[in-house]
Amino acid sequence: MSEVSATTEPAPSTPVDGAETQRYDPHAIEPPIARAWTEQRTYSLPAELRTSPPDPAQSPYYALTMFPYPSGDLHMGHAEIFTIHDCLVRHLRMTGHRVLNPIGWDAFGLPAENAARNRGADPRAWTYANIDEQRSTIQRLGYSFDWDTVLYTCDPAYYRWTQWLFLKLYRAGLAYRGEALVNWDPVDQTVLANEQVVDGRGERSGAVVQRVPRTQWFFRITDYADELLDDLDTIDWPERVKNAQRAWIGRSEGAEIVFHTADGDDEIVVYTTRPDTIFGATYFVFAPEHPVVTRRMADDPDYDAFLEAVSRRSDVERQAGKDGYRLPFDVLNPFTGESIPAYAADYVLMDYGTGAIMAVPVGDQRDFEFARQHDLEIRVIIHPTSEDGDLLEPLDADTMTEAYVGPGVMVNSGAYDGLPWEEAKQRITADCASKGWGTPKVNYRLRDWLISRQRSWGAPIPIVHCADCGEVPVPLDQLPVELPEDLDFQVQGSPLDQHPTFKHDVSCPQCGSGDATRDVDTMDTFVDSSWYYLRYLSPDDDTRSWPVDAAGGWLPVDQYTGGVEHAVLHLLYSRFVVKAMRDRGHVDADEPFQRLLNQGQVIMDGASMSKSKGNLVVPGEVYETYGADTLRATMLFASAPEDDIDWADVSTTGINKWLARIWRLTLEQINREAAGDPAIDADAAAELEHATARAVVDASADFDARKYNTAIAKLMTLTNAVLDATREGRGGPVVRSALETLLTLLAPVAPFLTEELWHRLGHPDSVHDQPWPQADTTLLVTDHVEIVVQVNGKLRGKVRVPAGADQQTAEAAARADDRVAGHLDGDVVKVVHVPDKLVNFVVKG
RNA sequence: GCCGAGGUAGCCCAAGGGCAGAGGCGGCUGCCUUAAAAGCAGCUCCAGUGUGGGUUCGACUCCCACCCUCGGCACCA
Repeated sequence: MSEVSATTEPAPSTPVDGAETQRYDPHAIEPPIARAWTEQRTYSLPAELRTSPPDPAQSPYYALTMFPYPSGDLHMGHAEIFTIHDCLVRHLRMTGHRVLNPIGWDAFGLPAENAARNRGADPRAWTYANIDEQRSTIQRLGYSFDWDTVLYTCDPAYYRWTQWLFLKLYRAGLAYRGEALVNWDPVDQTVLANEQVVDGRGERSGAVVQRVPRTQWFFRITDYADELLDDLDTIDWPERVKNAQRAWIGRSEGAEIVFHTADGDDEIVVYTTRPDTIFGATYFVFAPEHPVVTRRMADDPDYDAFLEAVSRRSDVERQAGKDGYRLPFDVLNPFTGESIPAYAADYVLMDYGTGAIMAVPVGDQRDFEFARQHDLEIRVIIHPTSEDGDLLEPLDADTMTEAYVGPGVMVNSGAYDGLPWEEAKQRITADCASKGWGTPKVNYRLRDWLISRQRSWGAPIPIVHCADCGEVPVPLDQLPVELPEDLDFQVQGSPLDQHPTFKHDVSCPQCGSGDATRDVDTMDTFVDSSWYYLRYLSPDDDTRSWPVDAAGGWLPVDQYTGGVEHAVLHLLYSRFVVKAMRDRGHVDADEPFQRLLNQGQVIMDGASMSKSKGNLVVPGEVYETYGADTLRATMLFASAPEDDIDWADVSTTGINKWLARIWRLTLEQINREAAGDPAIDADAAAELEHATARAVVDASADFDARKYNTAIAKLMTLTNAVLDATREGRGGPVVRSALETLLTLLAPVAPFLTEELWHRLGHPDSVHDQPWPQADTTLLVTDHVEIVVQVNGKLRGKVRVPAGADQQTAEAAARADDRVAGHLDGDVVKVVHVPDKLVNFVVKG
């Protein structure tokens, strides 16, 4: 303590000793606390709570954040996700929940393989080195994960069960090998799922994707199309994500209608959503690869050339034009009996519908463009109407410039003339059915999930190809099919394929024949991540994939936090896996994630951050300068969780000053208490109590609504109130109480600072174990309120009235105000009174 | 083209029928200091809420149309 001479008046507001004025130094206080949390497993749940069904009495809560891919140290996006997530988790714990908060690594993937090829790195060593770096950053930043749950998808102990999942799906007929036109990425040298192709380019490599026929493994996700669509209504996700999934599934209702070739040799089914327009079908189009066409044209070198040219085109090129090939036969329109020309054109896709269409140029823009280009008949079969059914100008085939897709009544359509198009659609569909010409049909845009990858840093597909038995699943007790340690990444093509023993050193599990090879493809890494939230329940269990009872109790995940870039891919695949596993009795849940929060992006000057743009900020730098609490609070204060953060607009220094102010105010209070300084007076105390109660109510509402930016604003307001109250250098119990409340409310945001100050205030326990503060709402009740007085809706004055005053009282008080009276010259025709809020006089004249 | 989200002060952003301003940044002035930084105190006069209509006693807020910005989807018959 300082040596204050007895003759000197105490100077309460100014600490005189260096020890008491010590500055806020996050680098001194944070690391020891972070170390203790890690070493003592402070935030781990007892394992038995994870492996058995949770007890509802403990308010169990499964909080999940998307596990990181270890391509280097954490970036700002990770820091934002984890900060939001951790704030949520810490707040939940303080409000009485038993929170399961696991972490792991999505550790298979191409970057490791590329590092191996380009730099000779060992993919495993490279991956685990990155994981170590990320883990250390996560711990320094105070994210309160359960370190007992850690899993790595590249660990045989994990991918053994990824292979188990594959085999379960295989046994159920949900995994199959089939030939299809697939997306080939020439840069990454692998096929891609449709979901991984954006604008015709590989999502990862950016290379223009080619469509090539290949035999590959698929998961039959289309079996669940309807349920995946319908159950979107049962989950609490952002509307834009649900819409993205709805669009991706692409359900449409129409009919399949049977056409015949004019020679009567072939029957061809088409799918259409507009059976009502069939009288306008003036030509017919096949996908170039359609089997009827390839069979009939088998000996035609000219067609071969066309097919060859088409197959070389990327999707981007395909969309550019309306090329077609006139086939040497016609097709009969079942309704008109007419013979219409048949074409092959690549605007018709083999893998949607039936791969053939009836073309109605008047009502379909693509058909219209094709008809114009190839000089085909455009037949008007609909007369446009307004939405209300009023007749509009008729269409003119010669002058129209685009297809008509609006409402109308049928014309030139035989018995259906005069019917509104929707009614015609129903009648024609029904008539098709009764005549045996077709059936109603629901179609989806969703395709099966292609999971084969010609890559080697992934989970091997557990299948053996036997010369006699065909494809044979590896028995469950022989899992995992392990990746060899000594893959050579310098070879051309797939290292796994060319490994000296992996492929051939195997016998058929069924017949024992040595004439067998292993499947050399690995699974899409999205398979790894489609079930990891189940594995978190028992990551070390080598007897089962997950505890079934516990999974049914913990799922669905209560809150999932992560980037919106997974709107379709990962989130759709995970939903499929849960539904498929549910139907096999492995988990009692319909959905994996009940509630989803998509955090915004961290950008810089309106653009995404990247090394090449030179605008990259990494969490490590911010940490080095200001510490973890400032980084966290800055992230949370910068914007609402869903909104983007433009790092150019944020002020780490402002937040840092605020935290330093809380530090100083608390140490000053501690000094005053030690010195026995006087307390603030009663009025100031009452005011501060009121401000504290106000902050508890307001901040709690914001925390509940996950609006951490405004919650922090409320905490700043309380900080300012403490500052005001202690200006005279006095403190006392009300100030202490206000500070303790502030620290408790701030704990989820700035876990280190609050913990340190909590201890310094004399509490041996952790601030993070405190119950969430409850406000004394009686402090918020006031006997008088200020109400607004308007005349014709314009503000004319303010008056004080007793709380809860009736209209008569309020009106009288308002009329007594000089400023108001001056505006009440005309007739008052109406008075609007909103209790405790306002009085509005409506004046005429 | 279709579907979302959003346009509020010099800047980032609050307010979701009832006083346009919670919070921050930046700026200015003063105190403290040999000085600077930090800290503290005070000030920030200028927006009427993208544009045009409508509903209402009253609209940033609800409705309609349009403009701009940012995302997502897009030859799916």
